[in-house]
Amino acid sequence: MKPTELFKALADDTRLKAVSLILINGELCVCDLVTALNLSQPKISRHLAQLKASGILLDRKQKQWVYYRLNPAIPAWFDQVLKLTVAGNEALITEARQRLSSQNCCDELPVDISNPDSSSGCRTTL
Amino acid sequence: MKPTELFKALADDTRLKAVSLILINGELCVCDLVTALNLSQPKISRHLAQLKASGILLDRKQKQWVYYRLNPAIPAWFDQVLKLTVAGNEALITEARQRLSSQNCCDELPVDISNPDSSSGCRTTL
DNA sequence: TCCATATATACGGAAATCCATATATGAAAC
DNA sequence: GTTTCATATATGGATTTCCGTATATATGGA
Repeated sequence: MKPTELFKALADDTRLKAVSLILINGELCVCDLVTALNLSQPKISRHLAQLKASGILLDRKQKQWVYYRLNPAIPAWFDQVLKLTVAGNEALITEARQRLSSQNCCDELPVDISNPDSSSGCRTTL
Repeated sequence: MKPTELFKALADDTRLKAVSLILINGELCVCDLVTALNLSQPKISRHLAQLKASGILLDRKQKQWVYYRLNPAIPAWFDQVLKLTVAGNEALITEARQRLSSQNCCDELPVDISNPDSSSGCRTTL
């Protein structure tokens, strides 16, 4: 994990916003990010793959969805860099956060068994 | 000063090392960096111009030399990012720091009038 | 004025990046 | 099995980045 590679991963609007949202929300699936950032699914997917390749994110497959989270193995200095960046640039993702909270996609929280409608899924732009 | 632009500026080995050395030494001239990083003068000059264009560095001309320093107007969060990055990646510039200290170029400190040889200047790879 | 030094920039070309579009994969639901 | 949905990847092209080399500019000294 060379520092220049880590910075390169943050040197793009889509990737920086995605990482910021994940840092704040803990874990998000691809369709959450498609909704929040209002971008095409392949574009989001490609950037998430890059963030995973750079070692910043990890993914986890559950049911038909793929959830991305921060890799706990990132160096301590970079973890602080991420936190400072998000705190210092809140405006960057205010719109995205609004879209995130208004549309509930993919049952991010543990599935509520009592609600038979909870598996409605999320329609992306397909 | 968009965050992605700032990260893009750090997403290159030459630029990251140059900024790190300047952060540690306060102010360095181009020929100092040519010596320290052991790279061609045009290459150093181009990267310094980029760092200046991105708002990270300021330059100052004195005699025939140009000195680069950190721009005090950078956002507070980014100033902390720089410090964390340098502290977390000391190994990145150990060689460069050795070369810096072994070769004294351009009278970085206020010119010593008492020494008539102090203006010997520094020969680059030209 | 003429020359050497310090720095910047211009000019190709090679490589990397980014994107839209189309398609592949794989799991769920029917 | 077929369809639908979520996600990933391939393809081709436009743009950007990076570099080596050559040259321009400016300053200082002889």
